[in-house]
Amino acid sequence: MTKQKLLLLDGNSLAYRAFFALPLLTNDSGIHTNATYGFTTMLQKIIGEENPTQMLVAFDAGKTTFRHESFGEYKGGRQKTPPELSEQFPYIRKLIDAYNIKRYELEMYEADDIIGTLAKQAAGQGIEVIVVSGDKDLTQLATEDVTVYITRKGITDIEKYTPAHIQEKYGLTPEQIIDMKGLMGDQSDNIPGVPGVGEKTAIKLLKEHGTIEKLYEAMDSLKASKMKEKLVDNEEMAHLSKKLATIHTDAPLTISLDDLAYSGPDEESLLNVWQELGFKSLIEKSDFEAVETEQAELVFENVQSIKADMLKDTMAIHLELENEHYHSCNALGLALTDGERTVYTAIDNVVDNADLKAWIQDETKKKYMVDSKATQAMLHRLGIELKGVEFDLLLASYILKPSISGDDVATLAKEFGYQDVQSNEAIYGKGAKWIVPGADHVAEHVSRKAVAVWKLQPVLEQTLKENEQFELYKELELPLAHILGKMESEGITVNIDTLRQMGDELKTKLEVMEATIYELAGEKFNINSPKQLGVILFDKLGLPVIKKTKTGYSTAADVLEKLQSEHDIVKHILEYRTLAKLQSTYIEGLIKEVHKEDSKVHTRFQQALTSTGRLSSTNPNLQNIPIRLEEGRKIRKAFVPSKKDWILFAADYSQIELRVLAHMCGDDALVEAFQQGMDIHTRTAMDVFNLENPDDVTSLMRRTAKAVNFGIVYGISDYGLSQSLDITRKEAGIFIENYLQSFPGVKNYMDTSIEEAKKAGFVTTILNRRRYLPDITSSNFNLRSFAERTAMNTPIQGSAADIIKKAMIDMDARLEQEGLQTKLLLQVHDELIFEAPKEEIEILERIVPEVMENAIKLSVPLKVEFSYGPTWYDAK
DNA sequence: TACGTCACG
DNA sequence: ACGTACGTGACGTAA
Repeated sequence: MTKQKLLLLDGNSLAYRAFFALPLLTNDSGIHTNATYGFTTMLQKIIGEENPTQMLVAFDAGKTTFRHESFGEYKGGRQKTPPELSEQFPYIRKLIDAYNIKRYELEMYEADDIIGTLAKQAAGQGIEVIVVSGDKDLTQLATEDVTVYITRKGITDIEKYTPAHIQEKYGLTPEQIIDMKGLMGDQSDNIPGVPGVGEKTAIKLLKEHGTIEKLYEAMDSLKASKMKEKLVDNEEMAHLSKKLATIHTDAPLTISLDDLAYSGPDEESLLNVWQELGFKSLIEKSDFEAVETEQAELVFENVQSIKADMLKDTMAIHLELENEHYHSCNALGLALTDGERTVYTAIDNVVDNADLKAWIQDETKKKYMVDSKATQAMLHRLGIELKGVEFDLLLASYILKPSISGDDVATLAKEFGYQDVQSNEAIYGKGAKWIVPGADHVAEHVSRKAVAVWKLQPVLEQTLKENEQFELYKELELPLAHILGKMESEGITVNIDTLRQMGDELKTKLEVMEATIYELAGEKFNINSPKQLGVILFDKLGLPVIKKTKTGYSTAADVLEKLQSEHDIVKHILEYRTLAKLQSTYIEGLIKEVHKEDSKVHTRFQQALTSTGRLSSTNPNLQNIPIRLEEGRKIRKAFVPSKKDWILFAADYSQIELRVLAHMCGDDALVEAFQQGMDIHTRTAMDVFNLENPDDVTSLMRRTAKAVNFGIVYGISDYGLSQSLDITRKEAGIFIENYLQSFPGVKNYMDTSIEEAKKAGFVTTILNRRRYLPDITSSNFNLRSFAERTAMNTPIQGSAADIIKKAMIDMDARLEQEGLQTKLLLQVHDELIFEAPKEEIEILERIVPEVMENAIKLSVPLKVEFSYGPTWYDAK
């Protein structure tokens, strides 16, 4: 067996050292990271160099120690720990835990004593000991078996104190370090020592007499001097100081050396903490990803053909795709498992296998899988209609842990404690290096995924039931996945010619505007570069700087709007920006997404992404097609029905979020306003401006009230409202105060939401969707405030999302039940877009509002408005 | 790949 | 005093 080596770290001292050695770094979420970063680099270095078999980080516990009993002023007059450092300690503990290093603190004792005690114990057993600290006091522990590392200047630069080194440096033994400190004192610990005795004098005295005790024994023989006087006068202090400086090597520890075994970090957790802290360089440098984790052996068969006898009533199935673009990419293969037998077959053996196809299409054959929507869409392209989805790991994970990012089976599985599946990146590589490995590797990888799904199904369903979220998962998200899959596969037709024509017109306009802008600027530059634009506007033309970004001048629209009167160029730039956006994103970008075969775009609705429960839409994003400005709105003319004599039919909830708020907070005035069908912004204006008559509400008042209502939904702050209305913070504050006084139920809701989040750690929506808010108790103002606003907003936005999802399921059933040809194509958060034959308009006008308004019963009515026309533009 | 910007609800 | 509205995705630039 190799020799054991124990590393003992002084947590507090090293954290302080790191904090003061590095500039005050901040990560994206506003947490300071200089101490955590320094601590980490120090750990990385020392572990790498020393390769310890045992490790421990000791911390000081509490404020008082046994040392205070003998000397009340011990460590008195010390500056309070800076809050920028205090906030980093929880993360340092997290880091240590992720490294799988034992940490320890003991009531009444300091880290020094813990280290001293363990060092002595270990040395007694012949273990090599290394002590690491930023505090030179620890050098007293040095022996032949114990080396003390003290950080110098930075945190990774280290001075190694052996007895020989101490002899060389001071001419003293390690034990004499205590005497030295007894004589000279220690300012940082408020140990007095003997006044007037510094390092030099102390060393001289000790070289002569050995110890403080012997020094005083010999005092009579010393010739009279100022020094002697001081020594005599302060004899008691000298002895006390020595006592205080002595590290105890017999602290009553509740741990033993056996508890300190170190065998390397938990790479997953460590990466997570690094991610959280934003240590990108460390993540990149780490070779964790490449480390082949030991995985249990898997028995599977790579078969030419999946035979009928392999197809059971309930199985996990995994269809492996090349990438996430399942409307256009290839499938690689398919694995099935029933927990006993696992089979894989390449994709070429799937399509023509009638038994397999029938089994997939058989609703009574229950399938467990991950991402049923992607699977359904890909199989649909292969001419197979997936039925009987019983479990979807992606959706179950999303309900249980909405914060998990990514849809890799390995990531999901690990979150729930299952390790025996590799990440896609490990198998295929990523980016330009992506490559399909040999068939056997793919077969095993895909088989492992199927097995992972099989194993995780009972675990996740059980947890969902315990959380009372099973219904949300099984009755809402799972059936919704099927509907979204159909919507995506159906796609929406885009008239490319319309887009091209608009693009041509835009191109001409943009060229003219470009020329005008260059002229006004007096030179050519890249208008699309905020950096170059900033130079022109603020340096060359000398416009006043209203706002800055972290990289330079802000040239955002709200800033430019305020500068319009300063220079003609500004309005041209604003106009240019608007058109350039249309051109690049909505003309060129959209054209790229149109499928040649059917002239349609097939977006992907991300169903397991947002933290509120909303959907998102990608490739292309059809949830942000312009509407507010007429120029942009025209883009919608390119979205048309897929058949002649069909129309697009759009239905949207009116004020759904405020209605949800009214329902949840039960505020009498708000509920009444909706029950009476009042214009809610006008009603709000009456309350905020203390008016009796709706006719007294001016359009400015209504606009203001509308902004206040938005603010309420977002988790109000006076600053936010002042920005959106361009008024002072104080004025905004008065509006908010008036509002909350008029609607006390809302105020109560806001307070209760935050309280609940603090108590339970999460907030919930109407259908029991959760959002966890760990930052709600953070000592960091920014993080905490953000969590508080989220606590107010998420139940509102999330419940609205629940409602429309339920409406989609009901609507799908109703269309089926009525035997209609109408198809649901898009969802845009509070609206549904259908395409329908003209003959069905009349019935849609009746059933769409009915179904949507009754999706979930609230204490206030839901209101749906609709319209239709030959293009999306006309459905207004 | 990060940032600023801007489109939507 | 702190620095912000909530939730998204796509683009071009610049590193």
